[in-house]
Amino acid sequence: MGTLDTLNSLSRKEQVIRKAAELFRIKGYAASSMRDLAQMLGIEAASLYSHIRSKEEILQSLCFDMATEFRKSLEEVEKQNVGASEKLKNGIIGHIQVMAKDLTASAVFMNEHRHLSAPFLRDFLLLRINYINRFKNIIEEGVKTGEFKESIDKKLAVMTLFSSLNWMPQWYDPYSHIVPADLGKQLADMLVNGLKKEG
Amino acid sequence: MGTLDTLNSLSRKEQVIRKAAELFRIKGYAASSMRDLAQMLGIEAASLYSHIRSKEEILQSLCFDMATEFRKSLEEVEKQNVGASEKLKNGIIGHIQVMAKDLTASAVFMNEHRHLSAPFLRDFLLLRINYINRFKNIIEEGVKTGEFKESIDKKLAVMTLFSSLNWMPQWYDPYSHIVPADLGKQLADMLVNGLKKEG
DNA sequence: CCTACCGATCGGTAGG
DNA sequence: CCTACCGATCGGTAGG
Repeated sequence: MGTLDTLNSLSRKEQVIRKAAELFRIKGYAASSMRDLAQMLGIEAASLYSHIRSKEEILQSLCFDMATEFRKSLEEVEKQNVGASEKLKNGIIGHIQVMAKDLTASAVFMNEHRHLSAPFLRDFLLLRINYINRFKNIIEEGVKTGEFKESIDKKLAVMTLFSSLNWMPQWYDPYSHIVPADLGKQLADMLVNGLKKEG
Repeated sequence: MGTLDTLNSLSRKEQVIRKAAELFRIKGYAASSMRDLAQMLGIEAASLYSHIRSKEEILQSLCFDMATEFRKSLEEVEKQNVGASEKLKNGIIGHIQVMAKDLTASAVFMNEHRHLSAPFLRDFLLLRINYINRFKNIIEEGVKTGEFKESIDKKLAVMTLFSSLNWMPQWYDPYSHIVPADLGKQLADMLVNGLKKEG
């Protein structure tokens, strides 16, 4: 019974967080009220605080859980003993698959993390810069081994990559015929080979 | 005197809007209060309403003024009698130059437009889809003439392009050595030719 | 999970 | 551009 209560309580907390993600995605964190969220769940605003400590705690869960998934995905790719363009491709596919598993949380992760308060915002940004740098390392590796052009601007390349990746939740249609892995492949191909014929 | 009053009044309104853009960029529109804005200008919150009608009117100015600049830039490029990859490159350079002229307003345009109310939000989104479609036409033209691969996903290509373009205000350092036109050239080159050597 | 409620803050107006 | 102020709404707590 104690166990069941705990399980139910956890599960209800998850429900609250998932509904909150939908709300934050549509209206933005700052414009979303706890009364909005309560209404979506069919309860009173005050009742939310049985499950969560504060509005920001929800945002923290969403942002750091996604960050963990991204990190795990990249660590798998880094272990692979393949060339830089293959590694970059797999990193891109992994990132897109993590996003596709929860497009709503991904959009919140991207657009609302700035509303984290200290020290969470700082921690979050450190995780992000670390992640970006690890992709930059893959690109630099590719330049060293001669797979990629020496003339490319590595900062520009990695920023372009992340811009493309991170906006995907805003336009990707989960009901379209294209699966996340294929989307990742195409995106990687476009970035590596370009639009031009005979690339 | 009447003329001078009007000029001063216009200029003060511009100051209010520019300060508001800075505030909205940092805190987001919803989390920015009129009292914050007033403090930045050294006046009382109520005094703002001598210059603007409402908080949202400021957002409308920022979003639609930027949209106009983007449209004008693209219209110039469309007149050019050049190939698709050259036209795409010039469109990218133009877009980046418009953003670079006012990075603050560009960031607000990108991240805060969703807080526009009806019917402004709808009008804004229509302008945006039109702009995107005109870039898509350039890409389709390039596929037809054989400049670009037939295998590319045009929607993905144009979305990747806009993701890259629109995130530029978030990481571009206006005090860096790289000028906007060169940044545009490099971005266009990366997209058209890719990262791979012998592209 | 609810009722009842709190202090703080919001965008905006009246009147000068 | 200011003082004085309004009704609405905010995140959150007490106590059950």
